[in-house]
Amino acid sequence: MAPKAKQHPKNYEVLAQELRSRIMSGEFPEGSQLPGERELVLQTGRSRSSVREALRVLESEGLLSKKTVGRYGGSIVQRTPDHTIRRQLDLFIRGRSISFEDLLHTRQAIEPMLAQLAAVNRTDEDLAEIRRRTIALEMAFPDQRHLITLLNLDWHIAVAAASHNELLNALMTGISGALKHASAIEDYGTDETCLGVIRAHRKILDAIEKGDATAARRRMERHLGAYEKELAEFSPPQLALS
Amino acid sequence: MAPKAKQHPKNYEVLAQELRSRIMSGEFPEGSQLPGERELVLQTGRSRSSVREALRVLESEGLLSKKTVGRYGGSIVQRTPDHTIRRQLDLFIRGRSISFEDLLHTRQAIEPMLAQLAAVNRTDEDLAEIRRRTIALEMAFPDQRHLITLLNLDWHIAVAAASHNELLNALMTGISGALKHASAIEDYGTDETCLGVIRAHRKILDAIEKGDATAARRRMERHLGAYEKELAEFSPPQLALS
DNA sequence: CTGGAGTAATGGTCTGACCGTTGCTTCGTC
DNA sequence: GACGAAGCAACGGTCAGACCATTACTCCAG
Repeated sequence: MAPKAKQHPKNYEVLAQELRSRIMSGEFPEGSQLPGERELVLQTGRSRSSVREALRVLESEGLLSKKTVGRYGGSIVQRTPDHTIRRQLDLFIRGRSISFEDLLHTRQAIEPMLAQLAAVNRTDEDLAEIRRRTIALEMAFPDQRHLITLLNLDWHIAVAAASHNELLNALMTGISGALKHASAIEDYGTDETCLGVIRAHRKILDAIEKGDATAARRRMERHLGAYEKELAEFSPPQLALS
Repeated sequence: MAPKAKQHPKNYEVLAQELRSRIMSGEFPEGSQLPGERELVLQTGRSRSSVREALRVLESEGLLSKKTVGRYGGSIVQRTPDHTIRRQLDLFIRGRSISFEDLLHTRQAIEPMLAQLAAVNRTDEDLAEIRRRTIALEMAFPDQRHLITLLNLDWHIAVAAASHNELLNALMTGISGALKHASAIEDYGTDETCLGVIRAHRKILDAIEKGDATAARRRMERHLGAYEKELAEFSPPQLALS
């Protein structure tokens, strides 16, 4: 006798996978509109609840967005937007209670590459943006210490954007949320620390401006290395991430 | 008069956010069980459809999994599992048609760090696993060329696991799916290329075994650099990702 | 030709029902 | 008292049908 391998595949999962395939296959290219929910009910023979739950899954995966309700509204196929991967990374980091050390190592892995790529791929607008962030941080220095953490992060995100590597950029912005939480704990060290950060940013900016990829990379490595050393001196190992 | 800022927040989104907060706040710790759907209906005043759609979103985000159906079944809070972030990354890479070059740069960013961490954090089991993968690749060499791409990737994934950095490891395994697709296109170069890969793997393994983080990192950098050079010589720039 | 009313189809929501599954409960038997 | 089998209640999954506000097209009056 068969071992009862029924395993009841759930309707909404089957539907979700089917729609995913149809989208990936190109049947519904980016920007096109999916059939309405009632139409999908007719096509698939499932109930509207199941169809809706399947669509909800695809929406939360970032493959779909819901257009305006009302006549001719519907589900639009889209490229996975940045904020989807960003939220997933945030949930992952917070849910798994990733240690600050692991987070820092991840930064040390990707940010030097981002700086290197930024030196090569940056546009003039990118450069102007990084310069704005650099100045904003410098202006905040002695008087608005509480802003420094955020402005610092903004600067790093601007560099990531200038790399024009969508994947690395998404990863960087993804972990920046967790970084923000984690950094909020420590108030930004001494004046010396701040000045060191400002000087490092200025030097990296110079390298990116000149298109010197090697220097940009090396200086970013050093910048993050210094940051790590600072932390090692001042803070105890355990840093809860909210 | 108010500018009609109605903006109809959707019920299931509100519910999803509410449940997300309650989970994150620790009201429902990992492994605990959420109230049943009918109970949530009573608590929130929304309909069961809305509750179910909210739960579906949270499930697709990896925060929940559905226990067995039947009495005392329900939604279990869990840590975001690896496969969730992996699928999101895969959707992102394929949906955005990330170029092979960008993918390679991402590898070059994170893999040297993975090797470095592996040299420090590896357990004996990790080392044994990497060694197994190394040998498997070497055995496949002249006769089973078609397997080499996959075995090669397995080796890299084993190194990532040995790093014991959950985040970087998840990112590596996440992009490995796309890497698999992309690598399937090119058949694995010449004998010379294969031998070069084998030699590089062996040397990185040695460094990890000895706990020499600097060497592991540098050799991984060189290994990937050589791979990039190979590609630049042989293949035209445009490499479609499925 | 233009503009405003009408209209039809959309996604969102709700209600109420039924199903198979599952694990506790209870009761009968030894 | 111990043990096993039948009963039962609650769960998630699914379905049908309804109503709503919203929306963009349609069409006719001016």
